[in-house]
Amino acid sequence: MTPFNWTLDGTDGNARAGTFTTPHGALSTPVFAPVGTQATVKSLTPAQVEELGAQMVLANTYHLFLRPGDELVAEMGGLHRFMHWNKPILTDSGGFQVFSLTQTRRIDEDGVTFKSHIDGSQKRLSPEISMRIQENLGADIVMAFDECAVPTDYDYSRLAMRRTHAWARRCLDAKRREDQALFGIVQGGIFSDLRTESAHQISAMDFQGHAIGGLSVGESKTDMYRTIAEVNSILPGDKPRYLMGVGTPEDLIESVRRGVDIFDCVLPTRLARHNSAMTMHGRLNLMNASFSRDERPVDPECGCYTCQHFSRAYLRHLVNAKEMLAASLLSIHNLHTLVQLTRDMRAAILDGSFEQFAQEKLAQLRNKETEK
RNA sequence: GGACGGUUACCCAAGUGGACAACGGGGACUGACUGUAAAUCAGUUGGCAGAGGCCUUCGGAGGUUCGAAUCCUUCACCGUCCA
Repeated sequence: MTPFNWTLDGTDGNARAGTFTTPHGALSTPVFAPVGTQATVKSLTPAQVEELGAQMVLANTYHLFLRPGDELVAEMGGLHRFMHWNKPILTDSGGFQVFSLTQTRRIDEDGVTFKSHIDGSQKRLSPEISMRIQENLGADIVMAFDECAVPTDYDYSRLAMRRTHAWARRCLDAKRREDQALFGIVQGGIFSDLRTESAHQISAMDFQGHAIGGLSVGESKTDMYRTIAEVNSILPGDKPRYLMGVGTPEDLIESVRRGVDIFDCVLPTRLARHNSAMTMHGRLNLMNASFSRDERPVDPECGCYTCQHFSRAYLRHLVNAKEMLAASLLSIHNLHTLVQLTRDMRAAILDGSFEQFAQEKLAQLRNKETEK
């Protein structure tokens, strides 16, 4: 019997609240998953990640394949044990690296050859290899190996999309472990006909969840939101929908509103390391001199550990002094902000007030200048 | 009292007649970041002027020169050495 089960707990418009069970526990959606590319959410201990409310973390096939190696992780008892995270883990397939490492990779119909950014050696990834690596890593949710491309070039988007479909079938064929859910990825850039074709193709295959890839990579918000809506109008409702690589509080709200259930993004942790705090009133750059003597917490309405105990003045000092605690405290805060937002959205969906909630929060985010 | 060496923008420090508002580093300030080659990257840092324009700078004063941070005189201060 499959350990994976998707149930809809409630809907409000297109917004959905659901539960997805995995061998390491259930996900209550909408859910935001922090990214821990190299089997660590940068600057945080798993205990901190858990305390801030994260239900799942992401790790990356490409990075762990290069170092320390998927077989080593398997030897060490798998990713959960290796990184001491006992809740669900999702591994990305390496597809995004096809997009981000343009200078150091070569694509062919069978797969992708990378030049390792660590030692320059040649590495190969294909649907079969990605699946094998992901099986060794042992995440609960594994992703099909796709080609994420620049979303505004029609001809190339079509090419990448068709390749993604072919690779999706091969991932399904190559998959062996029953305790891993495989999600297929819809591509097609910002083009309605391509996204429609892709959503139908991917839906027709036997995946346990569906992802929307190739967004938030440079296209306009209008195109992004429109694309999400188009794809979700085609994807079946009886499986979870994962929007890859998103993002900001606004994007989370706009996407849940259009039927997305799962998110991941490096933004909160990266911004934290780059001295920015995400709040429901906009971003704060803690490096700014204006916070030198600001006794308020980053966000007075936030319940995170950081906001409960530290002033903007202290964070500004840590940031200014380049102390690594700054990255940790801001990561806790930023992640908490998104996690809390997804919880609030879930509650709003369940009691039928989602649209009102969304309007209110979006207005608040737009008025960020008034309330910093 | 004498002999050398030094004095450059917030700090350190290059520059020794025109291409210098003055290299570089630090610091400070500002911005960017969306399935992490990102504890990264970019810009600003004499004043004014929202477009390449003007004004005031290189310890002080005076001088040489078409032209000086750069040469000369002198004063001040700092350092080392000799009395």
